Amino acid sequence: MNADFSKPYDPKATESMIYQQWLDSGYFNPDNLKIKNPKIQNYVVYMPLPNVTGTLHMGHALDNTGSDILVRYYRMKGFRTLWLPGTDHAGIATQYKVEKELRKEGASRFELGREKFIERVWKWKEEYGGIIIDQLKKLGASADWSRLRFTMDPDYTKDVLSAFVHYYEKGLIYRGERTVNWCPRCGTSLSELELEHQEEKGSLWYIKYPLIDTKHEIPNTKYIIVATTRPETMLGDTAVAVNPNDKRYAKFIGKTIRLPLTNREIPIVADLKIDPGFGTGAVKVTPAHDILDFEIGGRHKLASIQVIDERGKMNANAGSYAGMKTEEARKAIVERLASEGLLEKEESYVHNITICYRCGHVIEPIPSMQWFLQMDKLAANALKTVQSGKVDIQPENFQKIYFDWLENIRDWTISRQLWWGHQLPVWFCKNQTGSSNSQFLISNKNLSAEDFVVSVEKPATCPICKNCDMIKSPDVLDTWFSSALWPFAGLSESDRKNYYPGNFVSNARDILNLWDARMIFSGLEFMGKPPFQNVFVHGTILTKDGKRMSKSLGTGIDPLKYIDQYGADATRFAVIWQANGQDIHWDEAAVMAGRKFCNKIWNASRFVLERSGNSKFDLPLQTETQNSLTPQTEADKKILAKLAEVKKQTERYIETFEFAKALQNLYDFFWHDFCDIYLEESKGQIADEKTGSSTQAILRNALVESLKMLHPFMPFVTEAVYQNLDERSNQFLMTTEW
RNA sequence: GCACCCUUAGCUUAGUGGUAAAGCGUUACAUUGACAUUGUAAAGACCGUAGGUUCGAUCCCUACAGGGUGCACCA
Repeated sequence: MNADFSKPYDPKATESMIYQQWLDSGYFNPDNLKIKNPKIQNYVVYMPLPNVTGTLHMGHALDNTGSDILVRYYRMKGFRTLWLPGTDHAGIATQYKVEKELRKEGASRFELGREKFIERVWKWKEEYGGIIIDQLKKLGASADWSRLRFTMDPDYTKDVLSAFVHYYEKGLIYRGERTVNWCPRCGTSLSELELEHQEEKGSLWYIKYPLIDTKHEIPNTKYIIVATTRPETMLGDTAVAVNPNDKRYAKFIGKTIRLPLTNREIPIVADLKIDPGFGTGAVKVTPAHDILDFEIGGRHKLASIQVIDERGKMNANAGSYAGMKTEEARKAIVERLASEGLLEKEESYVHNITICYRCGHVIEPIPSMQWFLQMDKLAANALKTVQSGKVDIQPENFQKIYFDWLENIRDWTISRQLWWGHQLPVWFCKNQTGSSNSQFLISNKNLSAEDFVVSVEKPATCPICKNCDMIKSPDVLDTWFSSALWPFAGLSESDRKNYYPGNFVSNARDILNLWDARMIFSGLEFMGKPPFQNVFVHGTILTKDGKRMSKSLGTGIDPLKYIDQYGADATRFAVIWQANGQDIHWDEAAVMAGRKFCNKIWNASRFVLERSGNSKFDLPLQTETQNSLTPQTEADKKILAKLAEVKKQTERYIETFEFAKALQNLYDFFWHDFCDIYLEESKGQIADEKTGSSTQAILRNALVESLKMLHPFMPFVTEAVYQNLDERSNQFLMTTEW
């Protein structure tokens, strides 16, 4: 491109043109890099998969600028550098989005039916799923788009299903009925990492549970009082539990209670999980509607009575309350208890309610047939890999969060009752099960492994009855099950040989366990090696006053606004300038500083070009030329020494992911040491015959070296300048040797 | 509740066992300069509060307060 240096730097006119040149060059693809060193080393970065529903936000800008800095640096260093991009089908998020669209049209997915609905989601994906990729390109991301993958591409899907089969055949996947976290709005189970908590003012009701004491062993006690925030679930109570060490209740253990409203008789059991200090120290146990209670129920062989259905309404077991919403039932039950004199008191109480991370609806634990991945062994491997340092998580304090999760891991609920996603490779026999209704099949507790087969492809003939048309499980896999496979499922067979394992992944802390941990154990399980050496957890970008950026709250800031207005380089500058490891209180002033810096680079380059008599650059600068630079003056010596020092510092900072420090250091050097001091000094030196030509050489050298070092951070302006330094050159700064 | 992190100039943040830097903002002066986005200089911080360790602490320790995050959820 031909630049007009007489005007200020104009990112708008420059960026799209430069980006197109990069794309045309093919150098984002490492297979096209001219690699001289026979002992080539890889540098592979995995892009945190953006959801197809997503549009670029500040978090992406931070992730991807950091990754791009590394990728551009290592590419210039001569590594075979691959940045692997992809998009995630994001099961629940995408389904929710399309459902919302349908609701606006007055329709629902149930009216459409599964097949039509999925078609609709694909259409939606084709239309909007590429938006975020285009936005990443605007940011300057030098990912290898020729390798772009979607988690529901045919090949990827095959790997996902094969992984399921692998785990199943290894005995790590099992089907069972458990009380799981259930979102009544989305109509699906969720894993514990997909939950959020919200503080809510509620009540704690103290309810009298009448004691059955026919033998009159415990005089003066007619009731045990339990405290609960959810009286409506008492209809499903199957025990009252106390702590075995709680002296107040020792004599009650093993006795029986008559459950109010139902007159069902339930036992009093002892369990160490009960906190004697909370409420009255006696707890109602509802295995069907509380996960902890489900575990207590398991230990004491208690029945599980479901009283709330998957839509969050009271079911037939709730007797006269059947059909009511839980809140209605709660109110009615409290009134009834009060009228019967069984309500001891009501206290106001602030507690946390659990909500769905996608739609925000209150989570209802309910018993349900699900598929689980046994986690203990997988978690132990993932733990060991980080403990032994094979994978390094930075900043270090996040290792603790990683360890905590893996050390206290529960089995992973991997099935979801959604329509958008990878359907489980599980095939039910119609004849054996006696049904062709798939909904019936998933909820049927009586099915055993005799009733289905697990296989990637549909068996041509049913291996169970030999003549039925098998039914595929309607469940889909947790989105994170497929994204966990990204470091290898994102690569073709041959790429796996060349590019696995990779090196680096960078993301926000909220997906450390959701994604990073799962990539680590998946990589170990399927490839025998961890997928990368470095996990870098960057800070979260908050508003200036420290609030979470959120679209729904209207507190989000769109990085594209900055890219359009001030350019991608200024935006990247601002993001990295502020990214020191802590959370960032976003200050727009940094974007202005970035824009000014672009212009400074632009103008300093113009100066050097003009004072060098234009087109005197012989790019790329030869090493011999650089070595023969002979300082004549104190200023010469100083700038050359400083340049060498800054280069070393920059390398160190980039290699340790201290991008903010690297950038600030470079900024300081370029603006102050180079422009304010040396450039001013050079004016006199050039005029002097004795120092003229050496000064010009030093200017050229310092400029080119600066452009190289700045390129990973601000790729557009540096590339634009570089290409204008030598008219004869068709070199890319992007692939110039560091 | 447990654990971890943060609290430094008007704002956003660096940083160090020997009283502190940057960007933006403010003030003065200079400059048509490679720079409509410049330079030089100045003002501006008893480095959250209270103790302790130390010859000496903003930096280490303890407690507290405020903000945040992770985990557990207590029913």
